[in-house]
Amino acid sequence: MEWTRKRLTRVAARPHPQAGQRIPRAWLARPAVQVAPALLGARLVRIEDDGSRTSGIIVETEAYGPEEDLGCHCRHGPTPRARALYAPPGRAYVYFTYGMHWLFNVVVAAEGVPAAVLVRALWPDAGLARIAARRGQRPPREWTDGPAKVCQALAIDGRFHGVDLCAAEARLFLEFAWQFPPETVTTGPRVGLNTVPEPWRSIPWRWRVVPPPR
DNA sequence: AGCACGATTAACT
DNA sequence: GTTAATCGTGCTC
Repeated sequence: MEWTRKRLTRVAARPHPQAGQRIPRAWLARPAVQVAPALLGARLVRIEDDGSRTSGIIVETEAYGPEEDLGCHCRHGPTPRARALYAPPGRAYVYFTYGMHWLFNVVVAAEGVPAAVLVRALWPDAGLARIAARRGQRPPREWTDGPAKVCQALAIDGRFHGVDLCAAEARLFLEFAWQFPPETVTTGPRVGLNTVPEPWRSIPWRWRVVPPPR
């Protein structure tokens, strides 16, 4: 996509040494605070029913977990919903919120350790006609600039909850693609944790790629 | 059984 | 800046 290509140039993104290779499970077997920033520049790929690809470059993430993180769904232990957070790394944690939106996470850290990375934004990469159709008549910059918008654009819903993103036959997976210079990555508090106690409400566990001012 | 609230978005004023 | 939409989740009674 032209818009994405320009943005990649503007932030001086460099091809990842393993660009095009699937992200292995072992790479995800680390704490969420390590995996979340490392996932910036990775490609999230959805294989459609007709075999075509819809994808985007991850440009915003948040870290959740482990147990002591009162901003994480694991705060009440392995409840029916949160049990997926305790799964082996590489599974999808997809949940429904506000009565209408799906949010997509990658389960990380060792099995039994509740942790995940929320994918909050992408730069559209492939399958643009499908993304445009799913996101309506909106400017491209608003296609995938929020966690529920990402799920709309790639048609990710509860059917993907718990699936193994590292399986060879996966219809949803991650691959290495780009690397962003550190000065283009900003951090800040996680979004939307309005009733979460400190320090969890303000801890800077959100990472975002921001083009420099001209 | 009832309740408060949510890792949000789009459409308002 | 404010607010409706809309229902699953987990807590309290």
